[in-house]
Amino acid sequence: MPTCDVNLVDSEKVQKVRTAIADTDTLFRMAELFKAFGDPNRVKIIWALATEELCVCDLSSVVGMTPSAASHQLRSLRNLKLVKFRRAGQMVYYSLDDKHIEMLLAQGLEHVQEDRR
Amino acid sequence: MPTCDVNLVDSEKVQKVRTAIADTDTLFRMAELFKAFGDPNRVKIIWALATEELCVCDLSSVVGMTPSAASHQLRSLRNLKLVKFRRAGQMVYYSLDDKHIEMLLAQGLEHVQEDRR
DNA sequence: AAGATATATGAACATATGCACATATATTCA
DNA sequence: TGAATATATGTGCATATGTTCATATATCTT
Repeated sequence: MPTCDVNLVDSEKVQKVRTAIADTDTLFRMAELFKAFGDPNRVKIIWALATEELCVCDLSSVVGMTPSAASHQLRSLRNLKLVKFRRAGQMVYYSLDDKHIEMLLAQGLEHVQEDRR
Repeated sequence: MPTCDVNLVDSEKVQKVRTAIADTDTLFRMAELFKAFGDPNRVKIIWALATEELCVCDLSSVVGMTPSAASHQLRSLRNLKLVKFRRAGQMVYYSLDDKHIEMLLAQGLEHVQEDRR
C-alpha cells in the first residue's frame, strides 16, 4: 500500500488516534446500523414505525412502496434488530425495537435542519 | 403499484402517520447524512477526526487506506459538510465540522454495544 | 525553474444495493 | 378442503458505491 514517503507526519498523534478508535468488528456493526438509515425509503419506514405500529399493508401505503419492497426492507431492519413485529391473523404489525432508533432519527433530523441555514 | 385489496387496514392511522413524516427532501438529506456513516472505513475516518485533527497522510495510515482512497472519501464527507479542513503547506488537515457528528457517532456506538448482550 | 512530496481527481472495475416480478407461505373464511 | 388475502422470499436487473491505478495540482526546497 502506498504511503506518504515521510512514513508519518506526527506518529505520536497517529498512535493516540489508533488506540482511540474502536475495534474492527464494532466499526463494522456501526456502519451496518447507519447503513440501515442510509436510504430515503428506509428512513421513511423507520419514521413511520416511530410514529405508530403498522401492518405491512398500511406501511407500504404510507411510504409509497409495493408491499413486496416494503417486506424486503423490513427483513433487513429485522435482521439488524431495528424493528420488531407481532402477528395478528394474516397481518403482521411492525414497530421500532428500541428507543435508540428514535434518538438516532431525531439526531439526524436535527443535523439536517440546522444545516439548512 | 400493487396494494392490498383492502385499500387500507386502518386509514385513520395511515393518515396520522403520513402527516407525521418529514417531507421528501428532508428524508433524502437525512438518508445522505446517515449514508456517510454507512461504511466501516468512513466510520473509522470520522472517529479518527473526532479524536484529533489529522493530515491526509496520517489519517490514511490510521485507517489503513491509501491516501488516494482516503482523499476520495474525504471529498464526500466534505460535500456533506461533515468535515472541514485547513491547508498548512503541502499538507491538508481535516477535522470534524460539527458537534452533531460526534453525537451521532456516540449514539451509534451505544446502540451497537448495548445490542451485544 | 525543476524536482520532490502531499493531496486531489478522473476513469475503470468489481461488488453491493434496491426494486420489480414471480412465486411461496401463512392465515382466514366459506 | 379450497379460495382469498397478507406477507415473505428468490431471482434478475439497473444503478450506486468503494477501491485501484493513472494522472493532475499545489506547495516546498534547492
